[in-house]
Amino acid sequence: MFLHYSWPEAILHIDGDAFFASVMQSVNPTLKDKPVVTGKERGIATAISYVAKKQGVKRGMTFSEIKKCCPDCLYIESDYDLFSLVSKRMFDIIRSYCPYVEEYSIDEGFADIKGLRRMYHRSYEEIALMIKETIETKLNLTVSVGLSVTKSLAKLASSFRKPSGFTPVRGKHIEYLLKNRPVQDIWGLGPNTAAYLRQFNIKTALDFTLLTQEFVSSHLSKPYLEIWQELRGKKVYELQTQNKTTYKSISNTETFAPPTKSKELLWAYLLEHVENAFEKARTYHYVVGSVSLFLKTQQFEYRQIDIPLSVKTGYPRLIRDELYKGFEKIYSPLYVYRTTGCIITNLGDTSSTQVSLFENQEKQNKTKKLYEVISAKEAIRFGSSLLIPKKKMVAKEKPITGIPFLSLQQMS
DNA sequence: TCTGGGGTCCTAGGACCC
DNA sequence: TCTGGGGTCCTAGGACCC
Repeated sequence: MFLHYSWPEAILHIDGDAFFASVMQSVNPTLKDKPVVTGKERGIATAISYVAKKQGVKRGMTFSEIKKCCPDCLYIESDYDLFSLVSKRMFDIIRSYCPYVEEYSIDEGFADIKGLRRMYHRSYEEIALMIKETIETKLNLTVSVGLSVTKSLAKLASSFRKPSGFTPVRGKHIEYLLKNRPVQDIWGLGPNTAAYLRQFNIKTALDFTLLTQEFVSSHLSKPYLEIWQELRGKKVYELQTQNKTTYKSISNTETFAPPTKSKELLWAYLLEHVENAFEKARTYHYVVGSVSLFLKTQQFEYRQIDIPLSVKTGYPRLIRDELYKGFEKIYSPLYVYRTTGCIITNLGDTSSTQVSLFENQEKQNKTKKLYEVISAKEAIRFGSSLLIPKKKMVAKEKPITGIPFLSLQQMS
């Protein structure tokens, strides 16, 4: 039932082991072989070194919880610039062996090494090991590597042995890979689908893969049929070798402590998120067609409102009043809120901006200029953002220094 | 995993049209 | 004016990923 011709495709999945923690250890040798967690800035474990994992530390644990199971654990602040730099070096190394590389996330990627055996005079297994060892030597950290005939199988394979594992899975070995793996381990199959499948007594990846196509098509949606095919050795997913330059949506959210009822403060946070999201949109030359604001209560209930904009714009100051009306619809003084957020969608090209006949062109231009000027000074904030406690401001931002808030009336 | 922040894709169902 | 069938577009919400 599974493929028997060994390597119709040769796809690598390379996964950094406890990546953030390993990066910190690689630049600071005194941390090597110690229980280390990153996330000190938030007080919650983000990445956990293998020594700490062995002692029972899990993602999301607070430091007081960690102390109980791992008293000598070391807490490190995350350095995202450093993580990005090491990530880039990892992908540069992979690309130096093979041109078809997908940067799936900061710590994982795929490489299509099909056809490279002749060039290197090596088997696929040997090529995979060569890349793995180069990364580990040059970056002073470990990766786990899976080699198989589809992305889904390669990803499952890389998690078979960790850390620093190498797991090649050719056609005839697929069954061994899938046997005894819970369905939740399958990439793209989450807890909801796992619970659904359990009703049919489908518990392992092999159970799932041995289902008939009819069953999968009639009981599950399209992505699951694709996963089913991938696990049977039929390549469905291509590598995405182009780096991300486009977005369907951009979001900016924050959970704050302590939670609050204050309408003014919540509005200030929301404006902050709106500004951040729009700023990112502008750097990618987008104008925004729709803004969603949401509040999350202390009981984890969502209140969300979607606000379609009559004209796409890159400058939120122009739509402040519309946003406030939306905010008032979702805000209730009866709740305490823990999170605010903004998601902007319906993104369009800056060049395609339509200026409505009813919009004041001059006002638009003035706003644009204003943003250009203030943006250059890194202080593009609405006036009410001043309500947000200083320590909560994003690090790169400087305090607002006397730039007066201009209302739309004043500007036009 | 008692819960952070940033994304993507798919589907059902309503609105609208002929 | 009513009824019916069929197509397309859009959106809300769910599920999943790191």
